[in-house]
Amino acid sequence: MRARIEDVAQAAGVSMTTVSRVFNKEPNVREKTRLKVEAAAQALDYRPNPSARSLAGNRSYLISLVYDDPAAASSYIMEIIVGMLVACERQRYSAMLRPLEYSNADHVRAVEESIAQYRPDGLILVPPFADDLKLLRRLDALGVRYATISAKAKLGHARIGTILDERKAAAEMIAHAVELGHRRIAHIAGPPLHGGRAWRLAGYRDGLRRAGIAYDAKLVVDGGFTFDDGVAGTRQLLDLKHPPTAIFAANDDSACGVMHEAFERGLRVPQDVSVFGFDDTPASRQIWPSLTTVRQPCREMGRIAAEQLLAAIRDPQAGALVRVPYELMIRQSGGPAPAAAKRR
Amino acid sequence: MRARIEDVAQAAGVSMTTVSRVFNKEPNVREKTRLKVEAAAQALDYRPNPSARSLAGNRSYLISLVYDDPAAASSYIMEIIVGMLVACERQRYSAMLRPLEYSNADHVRAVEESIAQYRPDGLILVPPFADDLKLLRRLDALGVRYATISAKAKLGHARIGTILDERKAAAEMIAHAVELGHRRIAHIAGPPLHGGRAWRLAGYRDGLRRAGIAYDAKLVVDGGFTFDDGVAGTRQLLDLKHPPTAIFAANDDSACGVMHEAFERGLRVPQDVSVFGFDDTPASRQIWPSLTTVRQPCREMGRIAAEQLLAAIRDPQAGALVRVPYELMIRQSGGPAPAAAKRR
DNA sequence: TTGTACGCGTTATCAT
DNA sequence: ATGATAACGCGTACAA
Repeated sequence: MRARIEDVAQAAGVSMTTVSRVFNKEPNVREKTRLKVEAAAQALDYRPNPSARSLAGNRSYLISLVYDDPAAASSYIMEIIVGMLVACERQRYSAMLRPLEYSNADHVRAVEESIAQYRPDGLILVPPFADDLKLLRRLDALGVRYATISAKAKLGHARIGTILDERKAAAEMIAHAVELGHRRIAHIAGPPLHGGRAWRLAGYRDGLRRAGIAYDAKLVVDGGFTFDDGVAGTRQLLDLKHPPTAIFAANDDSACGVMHEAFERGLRVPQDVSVFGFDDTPASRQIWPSLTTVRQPCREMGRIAAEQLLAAIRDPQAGALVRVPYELMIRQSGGPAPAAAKRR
Repeated sequence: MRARIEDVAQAAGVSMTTVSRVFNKEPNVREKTRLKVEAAAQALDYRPNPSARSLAGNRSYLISLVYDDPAAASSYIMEIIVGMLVACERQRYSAMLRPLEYSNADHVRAVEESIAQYRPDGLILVPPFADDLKLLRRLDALGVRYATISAKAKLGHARIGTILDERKAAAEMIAHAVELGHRRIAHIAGPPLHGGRAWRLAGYRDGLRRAGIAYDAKLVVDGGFTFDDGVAGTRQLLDLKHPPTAIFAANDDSACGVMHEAFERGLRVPQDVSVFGFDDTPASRQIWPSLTTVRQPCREMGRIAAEQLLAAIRDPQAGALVRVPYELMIRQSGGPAPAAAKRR
């Protein structure tokens, strides 16, 4: 049978309480005592029993990642998970995944249900959950701690998590397109409920304004974050009387759709039309031509969000909203604007 | 405070034991009693405390997915996770993720460490872990239950999990290429340790044999499952005096690399060279031209592996190795062999 | 700084 | 078919 705390206490010649103190890094333990305990624990290969710990401590030592199910297989989520796992491991926490269907009307109940069953000590929310005021308010009311990733909502006593200046990133992307000589730059916007939509759209407009290019509503189409949204948006845009020479998609999946539709029409990228994305998914490096896009440090975002959440769990005063850096990844899908278009 | 089993017992006018029996679907409970208990539980919104359950039951109600970290963001793993979660939820189990670096010499210890810490009731292993005899033997010795996905190894008292006839699938892919008129068909093989490498390579040879095409060692290059492996392999193949007219990559990531390198050289796909993959990742639909490949039902595989594992946990006699179907996804990356090549 | 003793909520054992 | 009670292994008041 496995060593218990009692065995360690006996071997070290101290009480169970002292062993507990050592393992939980509590103060008021003499260095010498601690070393004794650690040696005994090592010798017995002792590991605290997580269930017993939870039961006695009235905590689950568990945090839960809530994300939208259709996006369940996106590399965005996967990277966040990996980062989250890193943070959890370091602090003897576990991570749990809750892919829920956001489109279900009762997704708030689904989250509550999940909390009731598994009793996580905290939640990490990504969009669109991170932007759902009804959900956030409910969590606040329930006293459930949470961290958000890329949330537009400004709710909660202590708003914690990570954020990235998507607006500035988008503006920079447009500046890059302008530098390449583009004037007719279109945007396929993200889904209505994501903060990302508003930020990237605002950044797009910022970029145009700074370049002295008038905003043309015809060049902005509603879209989403999927490949098909990119295809549909591109159809609209390329059917225009004066089609754009560059298309900035709301994210990489959508940008792949843009390229797909462009190719379907026999256009070349970037010679005939330049394409820009957002996210830097693995696919953005693998497609041809490789996609110029904005990198979000998803793994770091997951790790940081978890760290801030765990800090807040330990101490309600702790935890912050951490801004993480983006990076423009200049690849091959963006090229000089076609001469013909320039002359128009 | 939350309702405990005692509260439910009192409300229903029965003992705690009976409530426990009802919740665990044990026999020897009168229908009438069960209904009483269920009504009381419903009224009190009672949820069993997982920690208490684990502690008293000496089980963690937790299964762990072990996979290679570099592949952490692959859609293959993501889909498996989703399937696994579905199975767990249905049986009141939790799922935990263990991305470990297989290339680390002590990955067996890393697995043991993870088991010691979190005490999962079972493991799900994917390649290359599923093929690691040393690991499997160690787990057998420790009495740890596990299910494998796509393992070539035939170990364990009760070998359980899922398997797919990759060899037959690969042969079918080659048959498809032959139908398109290809005779010089190359293969970029998978990484040495994966069962997938051997199966897909064997299927490739089967396919050639059936078409009466002599095996040419020059047309088979060592590779791996990454984009870069595809690029490197394609360089070798296209530098050949008699380059192939079709390239069958070990998987989709690698196939993307093949296409990338072909485009770099100014070749057209599929007019100049046809490309075939394996896995049906999301990217295979998004790239241009879309990739002809073999679909593996990863989500189902994850679900089934978890189900078999849970069955085996409950009853050591239970659990089986379930064969799942593949599907040829004919898309645009495969086309008729170039006339010039045919004449050679 | 260290130790004693109780309680966390459930399952398992053994009666009845 | 149902119930009483002792574990399960740890955290935490409280005492020393």
